[in-house]
Amino acid sequence: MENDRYWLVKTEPEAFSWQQLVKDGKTAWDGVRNYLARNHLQAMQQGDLVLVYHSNTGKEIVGIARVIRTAYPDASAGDDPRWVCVDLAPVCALKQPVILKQMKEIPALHDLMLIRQGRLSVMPVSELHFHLILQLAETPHP
DNA sequence: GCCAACGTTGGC
DNA sequence: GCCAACGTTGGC
Repeated sequence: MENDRYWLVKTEPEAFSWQQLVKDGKTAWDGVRNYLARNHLQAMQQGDLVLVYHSNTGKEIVGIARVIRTAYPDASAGDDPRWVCVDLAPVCALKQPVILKQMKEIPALHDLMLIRQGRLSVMPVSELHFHLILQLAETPHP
């Protein structure tokens, strides 16, 4: 997985939104309590680009962030050494949010992990998928 | 509010 | 080590 440069993270905007990330300038992406998602956090490298997805409310990818600090112990996990977080900073908002429904309608995105494994909160995104999503973000919704 | 998908837990 | 029960996530 050393060639993964692109990721997607989910957040419930009621808990922590893209707008909050922009306001704060950076954030510790903590609170992940799933081993697979944790492994993905650990694989992130400085400078990797991260799509930010709003679950529940919106169900859309709203912006791009960048990894500014690689995995370190998640303070929100107390003394539990299993969990880590990374620091993310906003890069830019998508011109048009890319909604889940739209992505589901595109066959080339059917093996995107967001579609295939709905509950995973941190996942790799292939370069192809990443660029496809950026293209969709340039295209106004019908 | 419902439920499918998935992860975790605990009894055996 | 298996699997039923339970909890959580997240789309609908």
